[in-house]
Amino acid sequence: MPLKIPDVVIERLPNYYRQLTELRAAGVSTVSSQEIGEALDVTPAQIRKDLSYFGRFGKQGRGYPVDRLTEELETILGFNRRWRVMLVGSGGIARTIASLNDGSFRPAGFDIVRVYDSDPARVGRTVNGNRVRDLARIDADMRDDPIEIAILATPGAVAQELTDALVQAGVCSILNYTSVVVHTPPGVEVRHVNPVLALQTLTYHLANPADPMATR
Amino acid sequence: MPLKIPDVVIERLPNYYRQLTELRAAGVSTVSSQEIGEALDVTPAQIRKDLSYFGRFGKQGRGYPVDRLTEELETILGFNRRWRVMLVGSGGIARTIASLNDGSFRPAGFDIVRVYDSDPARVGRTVNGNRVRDLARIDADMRDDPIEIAILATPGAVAQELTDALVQAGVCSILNYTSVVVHTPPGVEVRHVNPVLALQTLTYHLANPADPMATR
DNA sequence: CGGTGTGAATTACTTCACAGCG
DNA sequence: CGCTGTGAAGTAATTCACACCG
Repeated sequence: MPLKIPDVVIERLPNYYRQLTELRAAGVSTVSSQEIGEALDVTPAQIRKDLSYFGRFGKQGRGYPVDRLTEELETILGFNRRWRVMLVGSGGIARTIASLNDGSFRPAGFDIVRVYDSDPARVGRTVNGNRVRDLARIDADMRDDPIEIAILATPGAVAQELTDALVQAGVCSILNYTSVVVHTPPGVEVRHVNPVLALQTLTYHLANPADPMATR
Repeated sequence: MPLKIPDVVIERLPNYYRQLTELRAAGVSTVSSQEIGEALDVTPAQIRKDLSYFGRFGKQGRGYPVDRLTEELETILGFNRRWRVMLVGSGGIARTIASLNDGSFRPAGFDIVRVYDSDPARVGRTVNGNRVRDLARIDADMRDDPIEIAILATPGAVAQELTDALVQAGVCSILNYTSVVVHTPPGVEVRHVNPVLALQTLTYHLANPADPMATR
């Protein structure tokens, strides 16, 4: 199990998890890779192989016990606890993200508990109930009360320097909402989220219509 | 050139494009794959191979002309025109997305020009300046004035049925903000955007600390 | 039987390495 | 020379196919 697990596998697990919670809510007690696959548009073999990285949770001839597998995934993914998150930035995008705190983040186990900005003019304002703190104070704050996860939602121009400050202060996971690629030392995980990028890959297909009979 | 181009390639192009616009703004006239690669954390060979799917834009010994390449990518990705988008849903997530219209979507070439909801109680309200229309009327609206792209931002429970209605009405690209996987016939492109998913892959690494000396 | 778990085969993607050109 | 464009080599991810077990 301390085998290196491909990132693509990790990215699929939350989907499996969500499907399982739905099945559990519906009172289903056992499910086959076939059935999960149909719901999520993934091949059964892929699901079995993905899960096999973590253990042998299925029963031959029956399938996977929904309860057990749900709990295993909770442990694997860290959903069995809550995660505190800091938001870096207090402008438009940041406020938009902060508004997810009630609707999407909190129910999923994430709590935005601090908001920072590097612009003194913004420090002291309020974003979704959080007083905006001065980013210059992050080192001290992290010593008092560390937070592992930061959401970076600033103008792209300052993204790299703020990332450096975050890493310096000990943040090890960054969700990057800016459109620039930030560089971090090994061990610091960064994920890019950019709704515009997703739209942009759609327009490619619209602008370059139908490679003949797109099979899939 | 009508060769099948891998999706991963398409997903990287918008990044190249953004980097190029920055270089152009900075007055740089020529750039090597090496330099782009350093900025974006991508190997030079990858950039050259990606671009070679679309043509031969570089000059040996010099690199790529920034202006020319920027324009080529604009054409390839469809950034040389504006795209009208409909928003399906008028609840919390939808309002959050609508608020991106001014800050992120519009400057990137996307305009949210219609908002739909299937709940009659919500029809007639206003979301970011758009009157909410009845989704039942979408077929007629599409005949009058077609829109290719829909952003789906509803509760997961109704995502599939609304997708069916969108496809039926002729929408061929869907940006899916719900957490459920929707099924569409071939030829209809769907992209998933889910900020919670991205956070969830981060917690995996936090919950399963450091596979020994993560090299990369 | 029916469905998992998994090596082996296949396919997809990335990187190498070098010929060729400005 | 320096850097692109690209077949060839190498890696990574997916799918196959079947032994095995409840």
